[in-house]
Formats: sequence, structure tokens, C-alpha cells
Amino acid sequence: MNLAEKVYRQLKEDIFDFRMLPGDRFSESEVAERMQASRTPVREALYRLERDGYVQVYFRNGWQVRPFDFRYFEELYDVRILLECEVVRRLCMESDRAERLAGLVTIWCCKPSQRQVDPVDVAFLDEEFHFGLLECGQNKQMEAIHKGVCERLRIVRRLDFYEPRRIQATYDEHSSILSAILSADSSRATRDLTK
Amino acid sequence: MNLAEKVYRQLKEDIFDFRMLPGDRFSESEVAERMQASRTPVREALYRLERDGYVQVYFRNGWQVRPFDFRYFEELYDVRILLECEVVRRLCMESDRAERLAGLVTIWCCKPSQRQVDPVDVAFLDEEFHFGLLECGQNKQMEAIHKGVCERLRIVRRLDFYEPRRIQATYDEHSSILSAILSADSSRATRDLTK
DNA sequence: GCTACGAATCTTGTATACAAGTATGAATTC
DNA sequence: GAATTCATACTTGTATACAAGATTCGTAGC
Repeated sequence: MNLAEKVYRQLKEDIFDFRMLPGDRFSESEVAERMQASRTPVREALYRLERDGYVQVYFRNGWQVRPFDFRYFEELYDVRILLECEVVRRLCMESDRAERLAGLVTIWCCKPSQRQVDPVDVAFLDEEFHFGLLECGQNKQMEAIHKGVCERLRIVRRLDFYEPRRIQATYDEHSSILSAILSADSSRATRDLTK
Repeated sequence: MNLAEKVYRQLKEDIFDFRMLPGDRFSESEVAERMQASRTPVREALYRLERDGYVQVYFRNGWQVRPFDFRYFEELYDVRILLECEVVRRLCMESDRAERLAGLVTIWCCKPSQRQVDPVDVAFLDEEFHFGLLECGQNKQMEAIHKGVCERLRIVRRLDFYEPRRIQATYDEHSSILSAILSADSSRATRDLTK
């Protein structure tokens, strides 16, 4: 793996795990020193993160972790739901949807005793659920866009699963969505997805 | 403007205008020499273009303009239509849609004698039409994603407008879509968008 | 003629040096 | 004390040097 790639991932993790807080300012040299690298790969990583929307550069005046913007997250959430609803609608018209959804069904439509309880695990599974839906959609570009949107939402979604009730609700919602799709009830499935 | 930014735009233009053909291989030094710059800004531009999906890098083995992939374009087109239909549906439920669409209406619902005829102009106006729809959607993130999709489609769309019949059809379609939205007929508007 | 091998050349990946602009803070002036 | 000016340190933007790996092509050997 590239050094630039490593730095990119590390920085993203630092932002997701709030080791670098929204609004924090920093310089390329600081990061380079912390990562034991030169400025060149650090700059590559930073410009990638800038395009991803996580940081911004000021002309000859340092970098900043993008401050929180609730409207931004709401809008992304809106796009995520739009894409997922579309895939669900299409899936409801496919005859082989049961096979395509098999993997998700075994994870989410399990007995209550077999449900995961660790917030970190559930957060991960939850993201996989939404990715899994898009994988059924037979449109790689839509999938890629959806993935990008989910990644950008991850920073706020992680916080959700520290309430046990949220975990239970997620299981209930996801199994409901899946059963709705299996019975080709797209309006119920999209309703569940939307709330 | 940055040198890196300039190089980025120039390269993109070169790809759009087929001065660099899909499948062409090239090196950073070649580009640097042609652009009268060093490899540093050229590399920044190339990595941006790679993330945009226009070129790809081979490990210590040069770059290539991404070859044509029709499935790729079809899928992007699918996403574009999905986003536009959604905006149109929402627009049909807004009471101030006439004002928001005013700019587009004056361009597209004009007398036949006032229609543009130059393919390049019409291609530009066409893209502006689709951007314009998304601007009415009140979701900046959706707008940005849509813009990215349209840009990636531009390379194939440019070719469309060298048929005069295509120009006339575009005017007819766009004015039909706009009038459908104005009368809050979302099913007709989305049907027109889809074909 | 065909294969194997190796040097030369090319490529990107990374580090570093320098250029150009920005902010900061101490000294100066009023 | 307040405002201004200027030197200094710090930032990113760019060019260049070097490292490490890939390819190519000629040559030796058969």
C-alpha cells in the first residue's frame, strides 16, 4: 500500500474517532511529523480528504477539519434514502429477490437471542445492511455513490447505537424492510426505510 | 488559480475533446512538459482525475485514459434520471415552482424562431437545463452528486447534438417537461424525462 | 531461429529545497 | 495606552533530486 494511502486512512480514522475535532486547524508539517512521512504523501491524502468533504485548505494558511453542518448531513441522509428506496422498488419487481437478499435475511431476521448487542458491531452491521441493499441494485455507479454518501454519514451515525433501544429498533426495522421486499410490498418497504 | 487546478482543467478538456483518447497511455513527465510545469502539480491533477474516473494509474508503470465502458455510462445515466425525477416530483408539490423555473422557461419555452441552432451552444444549454432542475431541489449535496454524474456523461453527450433533429427534439422535450411541472403533472414530467 | 538473461531506460513514489504569501508580535510613534 | 509598521516565523505551492520497481531491447548461448 502507498504511504499516501496509509496517511489518508489514518487521517480519516482520526476524524471519525474524534481525535481530530471539527474546527481543528493544523498544518501539513504537523501531520507529516506525526505520521513519520514527508509532506508529499500527506498532501496527497489531504487533498483527497478535501474532495471527500472532511477538511478544507486555506491558501498558504493551513488546514481545518470541516466544522459540523447539520444541513449537510440532513441532505446526505435524504440522498441515501432516495437511492435505497429506488433499489427497493426495483427489487420488488424482480423474481429472484429472495436469493439476492438471502445473506441479509440470515443476519437480520434471526431469533432475538442471536442478535448482536455490542454497539460497534451493530453499527458495522447496519452499514453493511444498507450497502447490501444497493448491491442488489445492479448499478455499480449508484452503489459507489451510495457508498460515498454512507461514508460521509458514518461520523454521525456511529453515535446512534449506544442506546440499547436503538439497537433493538434497528433489528426490527431491518427485518421488517426485508420481509416487505420479500412479499413485493414496495410501499411498506420504502415507508419503513424513510422513517 | 493554482497551477494544479489549471492542469486539471486542461487535462479534462483534452479528454472531453478527444485530444487524449480512451485507452491512450502517457506519463507524468510527458504531461508536465506539455503543460510547462513540474511533476508535482501534474500529479495532483492526475490523482483528482483518477478519482473522477477519467484516468487510471499503474504502479510505477504510467497512466491511461480510461477506456470506454458502455455499461458505465448507462448506469450513470440511470442515476441522473433518478435524481432528476425525484426533484421534479418534489417540485410538483411546491407552490412557488413557477418562480423557481422562470429562468429555464424563458430559455426553453421560446418561439421556434428564437431557438439556438449551434450544436455546441445547444449541448451547453442542455447541460444547464439539467443542472437547473437540480438547483430547484433545495438539496446541495444531491445537486453536487448530480453535477458529478453529468460531467462524467458529458464526454458521450456532446456527440448527440450534431443531428439537427436531436436539437429540435431536445427543445420539444424540455418545454414539455417544464409545462408538465408547471401544471403539477409529475407523472407526465417524469415520463418525459425518462425517454 | 528461439530462449534466457541482464543492463539500460523508463515509470511512479517519496523526500527535500526553495518560492511566495500570511499571520504574528515586538518595537516605534503619537 | 492605542495605533502602525516592519521583521520574523510559519504556511502552502512548486520544482527538483533521488529511490525503487517495471519494462524493453539487445545480446549471448544453444
